[in-house]
Amino acid sequence: MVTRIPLQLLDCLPKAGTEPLARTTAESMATALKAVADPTRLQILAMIAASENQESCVCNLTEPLDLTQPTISHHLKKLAEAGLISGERRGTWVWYSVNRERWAQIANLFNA
Amino acid sequence: MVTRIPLQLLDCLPKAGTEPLARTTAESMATALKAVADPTRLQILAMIAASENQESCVCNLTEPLDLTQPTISHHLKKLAEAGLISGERRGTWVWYSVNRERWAQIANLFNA
DNA sequence: TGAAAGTATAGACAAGTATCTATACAGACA
DNA sequence: TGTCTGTATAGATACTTGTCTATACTTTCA
Repeated sequence: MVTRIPLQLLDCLPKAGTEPLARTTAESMATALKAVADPTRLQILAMIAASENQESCVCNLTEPLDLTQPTISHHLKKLAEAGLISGERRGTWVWYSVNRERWAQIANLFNA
Repeated sequence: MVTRIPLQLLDCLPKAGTEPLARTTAESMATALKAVADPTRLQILAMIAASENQESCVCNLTEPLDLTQPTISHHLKKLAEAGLISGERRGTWVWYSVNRERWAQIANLFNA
């Protein structure tokens, strides 16, 4: 059992009387959070993490999620733009895997 | 320095060959994340947390954020619906404070 | 080279949302 | 009771976004 302070995002913020959280900082944080604030993308992340070697090609995601291939590609692009996953072409397939460093960064928005 | 596994959201998910993350679960998680995935709401949370007694009335938020009072009320409602804050009427003012238990729940989506 | 399979992009459309103005509601006080 | 202040709600609008179909790009292989 580890005692945590799970409110860094709150606690590290400016104290009373100072400037509010800078808009640019807030926007940067929100952009990262928006990427994961979607049920389909959460499912995609889950499926990648649950796959063999923790990677998946697009074609393995479309059927279980009951979405078209372009829609999956769209979400993968969003996740990649947020730095949460990265794709590597091997032959015809593109294999996507979770970028754990970036994921940890977002987690650190919440936890100290 | 604490060794953490900041990927509960990934690691706790179904393993290869099993069902994907249930849609209802994913939607519930996404709803909570959407509430914080907005720069203005992050600023509001920051300002509440940075205020005296870690609470704030609506009127203290409008001017620093340069938004109208109804817009602030809209965001406060969103945050309240997500359980992240709660308001208490004292006289003419309604004082909003952060619900830290709920916040910790969302943080736990990321950290084990 | 041509065909087939996997993936990405373009464009359209419906649904959601962040913001505003206008207005209603709630409490304090003379 | 009436007025003033603080807050919430209603409705409108512009922007974003999740999804689709159609199509282009990329790689493999016969």
